[in-house]
Amino acid sequence: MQFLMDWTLARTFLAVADHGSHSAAARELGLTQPTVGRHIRALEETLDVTLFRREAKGMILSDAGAALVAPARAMAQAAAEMSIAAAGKNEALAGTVRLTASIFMSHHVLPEIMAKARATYPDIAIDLVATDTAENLLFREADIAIRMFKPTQLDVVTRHIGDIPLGLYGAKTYLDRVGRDRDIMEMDLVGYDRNEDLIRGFRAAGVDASRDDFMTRTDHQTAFWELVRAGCGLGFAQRRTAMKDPNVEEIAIDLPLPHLEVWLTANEAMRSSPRIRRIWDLLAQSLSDYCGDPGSA
Amino acid sequence: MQFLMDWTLARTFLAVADHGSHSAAARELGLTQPTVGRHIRALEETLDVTLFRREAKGMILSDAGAALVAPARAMAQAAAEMSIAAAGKNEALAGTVRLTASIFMSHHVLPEIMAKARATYPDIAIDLVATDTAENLLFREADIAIRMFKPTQLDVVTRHIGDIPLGLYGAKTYLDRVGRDRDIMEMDLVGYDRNEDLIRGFRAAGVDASRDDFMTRTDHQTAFWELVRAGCGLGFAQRRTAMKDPNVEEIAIDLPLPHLEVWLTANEAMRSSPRIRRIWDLLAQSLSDYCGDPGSA
DNA sequence: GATCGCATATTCATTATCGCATGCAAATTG
DNA sequence: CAATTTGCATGCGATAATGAATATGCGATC
Repeated sequence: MQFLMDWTLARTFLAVADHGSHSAAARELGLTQPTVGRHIRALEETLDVTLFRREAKGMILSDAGAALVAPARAMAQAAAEMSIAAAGKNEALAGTVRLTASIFMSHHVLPEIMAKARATYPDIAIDLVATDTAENLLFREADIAIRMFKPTQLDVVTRHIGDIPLGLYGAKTYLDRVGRDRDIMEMDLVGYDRNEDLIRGFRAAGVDASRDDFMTRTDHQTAFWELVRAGCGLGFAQRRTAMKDPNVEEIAIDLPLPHLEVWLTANEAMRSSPRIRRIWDLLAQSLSDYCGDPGSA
Repeated sequence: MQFLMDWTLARTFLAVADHGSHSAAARELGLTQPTVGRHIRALEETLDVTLFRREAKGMILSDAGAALVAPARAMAQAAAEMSIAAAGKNEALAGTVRLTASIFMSHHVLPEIMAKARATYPDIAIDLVATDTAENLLFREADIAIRMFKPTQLDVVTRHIGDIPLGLYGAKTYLDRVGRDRDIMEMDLVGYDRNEDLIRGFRAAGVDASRDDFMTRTDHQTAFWELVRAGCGLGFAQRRTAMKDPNVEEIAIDLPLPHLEVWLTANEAMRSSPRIRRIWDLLAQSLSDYCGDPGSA
């Protein structure tokens, strides 16, 4: 009487259902395509149901398979809760803290803070996940996330650390070339590609702008800054970071520039973990310091 | 960054938490004790938490481990729902139906019905789980359960098939020995050991009885009947079964004897499985026939 | 106080599983 | 229409997990 299935099979089943093919699921799970295929076949034999229709484009769920997605996802949710509960109950000060932040923050702000953390708590390792796509704290893709917007997920504790002041900057080489006394809209601007934050910001300030006003565009934040430094045009940046760069000058404008909100978030269960709590406190302090008005250059 | 745990480890963790020792969990899961021990150690290393305190009597949960029981149980629940959904979606008429019933029913009533089922549906195999401890349909320990009481679990469909009339019987050899015209309370009675149904039944009928009034006792229903047949004393039995036994005679008494309720139950999801539905219908018909008043011997 | 019972840890041979390489089919692309 | 890409199935060698047997530790019992 072995109707009990291997729970690992459920995990790969969910991955295949979500990603649409054995290969994609294998990449996700860190397995190989033959293994995933064997798992699915084993599950189909155990449950005695056909889970997928094999089509050229990949695997698509059968009716029977579709009915199993919901409970499989519930298993995944419960498994994630187990991990989170375990991490929260882990009283050891040694261990790893997973941190996620935007690419720009990871590049320009966090290294210094992480160095301080390493010096203060030598036994705590820190994983930094630099990504501009929001990771899900509910599934413990990270222990602490630094966000530039108010987090919306439930079950997370959040704290508004402060606001980062922005400024408009241009490379000295660029300003030397085009002159410093021209109207801003006549100068080249570095903008975003798909991200429309900048355009919205201009319009909110009463300036009509469109994507075509930006001659150089990228969505990658650190590359954006390097474009400005290299003299592709003017660009907005965090004042604190820009101030430290001798290659750029701040352009005074009378428009009220928006701020960048800084939020710290973690899963509820994390509050009880001393190690994560300490990194949280250190981040809160350091980022708060960073957020303060840096004054004028 | 592999904080994802092997879901199988959660399964053995739950089994150990529930059963209190590696060995017991191994028996439950169909594994061996060393494997269970390795699983627990692997889980502890993956989550970096101490789950159990090793004591001489077995493993007892640590605080951290206790916090993981709830999500692990949620995983088990979801896994069970997967199995149930799969079984419900299984359109094949061939396959296995798991049936659970009391030991007495399994011994005296069901063989005949199962023979009919086998003849009617040769492609449907039937697993009969004979137990007097109620199995949990929510976890698909069975597809269909025959119960002698109104089921209380949620998410199950139930149907009251009928009532089985009881009678008081004694072996002819016994009655020959002690005579047939004596008061019942002066004769030997076969009773239950821990089960108090009989005593409650007597008291409800206004007859004061205690455990000591039964000189021969067992909780095992088929053994109970064999004791009556062997002449250990009088005992209550289902009339339909007792009538077919030439070794016993019914004892007429003026007490109103209680009936034995017969309920058929299955999981909600099972209704859509043709194979389980057919066995259900066959059981409902056959048991209903069995419940009817058999008349007098 | 020695022994028995029950439970976990350990060792080693065996088995099952996994990953790599390959083959093959279908759809897309030039 | 051929070439390329994408994805599943299969065979085989390597590896990791499993099971049987055994040793060991801790209470309870007589």
